[in-house]
Amino acid sequence: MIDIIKSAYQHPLLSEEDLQRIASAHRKEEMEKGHVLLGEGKVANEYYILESGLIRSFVHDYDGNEITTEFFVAGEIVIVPTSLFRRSPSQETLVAVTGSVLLKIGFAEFQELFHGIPGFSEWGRLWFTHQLFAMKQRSLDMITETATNRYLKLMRDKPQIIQYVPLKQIASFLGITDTSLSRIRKEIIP
Amino acid sequence: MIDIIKSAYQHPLLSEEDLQRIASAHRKEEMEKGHVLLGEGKVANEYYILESGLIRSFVHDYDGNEITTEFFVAGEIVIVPTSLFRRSPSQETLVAVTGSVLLKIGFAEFQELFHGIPGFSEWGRLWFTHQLFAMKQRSLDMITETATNRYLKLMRDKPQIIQYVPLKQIASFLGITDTSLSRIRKEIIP
DNA sequence: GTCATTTCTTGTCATTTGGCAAGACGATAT
DNA sequence: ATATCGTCTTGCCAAATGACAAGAAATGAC
Repeated sequence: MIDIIKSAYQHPLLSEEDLQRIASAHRKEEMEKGHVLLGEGKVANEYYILESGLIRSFVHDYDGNEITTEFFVAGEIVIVPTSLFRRSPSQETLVAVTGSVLLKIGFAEFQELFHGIPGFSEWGRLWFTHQLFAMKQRSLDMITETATNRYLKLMRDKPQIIQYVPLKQIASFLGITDTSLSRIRKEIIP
Repeated sequence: MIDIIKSAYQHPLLSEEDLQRIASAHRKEEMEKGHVLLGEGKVANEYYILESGLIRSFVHDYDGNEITTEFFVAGEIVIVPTSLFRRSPSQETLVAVTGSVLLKIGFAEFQELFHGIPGFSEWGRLWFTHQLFAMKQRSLDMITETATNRYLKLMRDKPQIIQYVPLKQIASFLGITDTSLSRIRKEIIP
C-alpha cells in the first residue's frame, strides 16, 4: 500500500515520515463492478486513490442523458473536488466500471494533513494546478481537434477504457454520438 | 485598494489583519491597451487581481492561429497557474484588451502568505476548486450546448466582452469560426 | 441452451459548421 | 478627402455530425 501512496503523493518536500503519516490516513476498500462511490445529490466526504480498476464519472444533461465527464485509471485520484471541498451536493456520479481496489481518505483526515504538513499542501496545490491544466487542455481539444483525433488521444492515454466501457459512454465523453464514434472507428481500424 | 482585496480574497477564516497583510503584498500597476502581461514562453513570476479593464489570454494552435482561452473581467484573478506554480514556460499569452488597472503580487510573497496564513491556503484551495468547476463546466458546455447557446451564455456572463473584443477572438473562444459567429449573431439579434 | 436485453453497426437524410472569396463598413493616418 | 487596413457580413459549396430506424452481434439471466 505504501508504494501506491508514494507514487500518488510525489513531492520533494514530503519526507518518509510524512508519507507514513499520510498512508495511515487511508483505508483500503474493494468494490465490485457497478458500485456507486458517490451518488448524484450526495455530499462527498472522502476521496480515493485508485489502486486497480476503472472508475467513471458522469452527469445528466437537460434531456436526462448521461454525459461521461471523466475516466479514472489506476494511480489517479478519484474525487469530485467541488462537492468535497465546498461540502455541497455532487452533480456528478462516481461509479465503478470494473471491480476496483481503492485507498480511501476522509475529509477531516485530509484537512489535518493539509494544514499539518507543508509538503502536503504544496503537493495539493500542484495537484490542482495539474488538474486545471488537464481540464483546460480538454476544452482546447474540444475546440481544436477533430472527433477522430480526440478518440485517438483517448486510446493513446487510457487504452484500458476501450476494453471495458460501452461505446456510448466513450462517445459522450468525446462530445459526439455513439453513431459517429462507430463510424470513426470504422475509418481508423482498417 | 483594500476593498478590491477584500472582495477578491473572501474566506471566513481571513481576519481583518490577515487582509491587511495580504493587501500590503500587492502593488498597483496600470497598463495601456495592448500591453503584454505575460508572453508565450516566459515563466510567470506573479499574478494579478484585475481592478478595472479587460484581459485576454490565448494560445496558438498547430496552424499558428490564435485561440482565445479566457477573458478576465474586473474582480477576477489574472493568472496562468501552470506557469506560476510549476515555474515553467507559459503556453499562454496574457494581453490587455483595454487600458487596465491591476494589483500585482509576486510568487515569493504569495508563498509566504500561503504557508503563513491558514485562511489564505484555505482560500487558495477554494479558488482552485472553483476554477476546476468552471473549466469542467466549459468542457461540458462545449459538448452539450450549441454554439448559439455558448454565445448567449458568454453575453450574459461577461457582456463587456462584446463591446471591446473583435468577433474573431470571441469566436475562437467559443470554438467556432468568425463566419459562423457572424451568422449566429444575425439569427439572434432580430 | 434459450431468451431477452444491450450494444454496435449501417443506411438515409437533415442540420450545422467550415473554407473560401467578395464586398460592405468603419476607423485612422496622411 | 482619399487611401488603407482591419473587421464584419454574406453567398456558395463541401465536410462533419446528428437524428432516426433497422438489423446484426454480443452479453447476461434463467
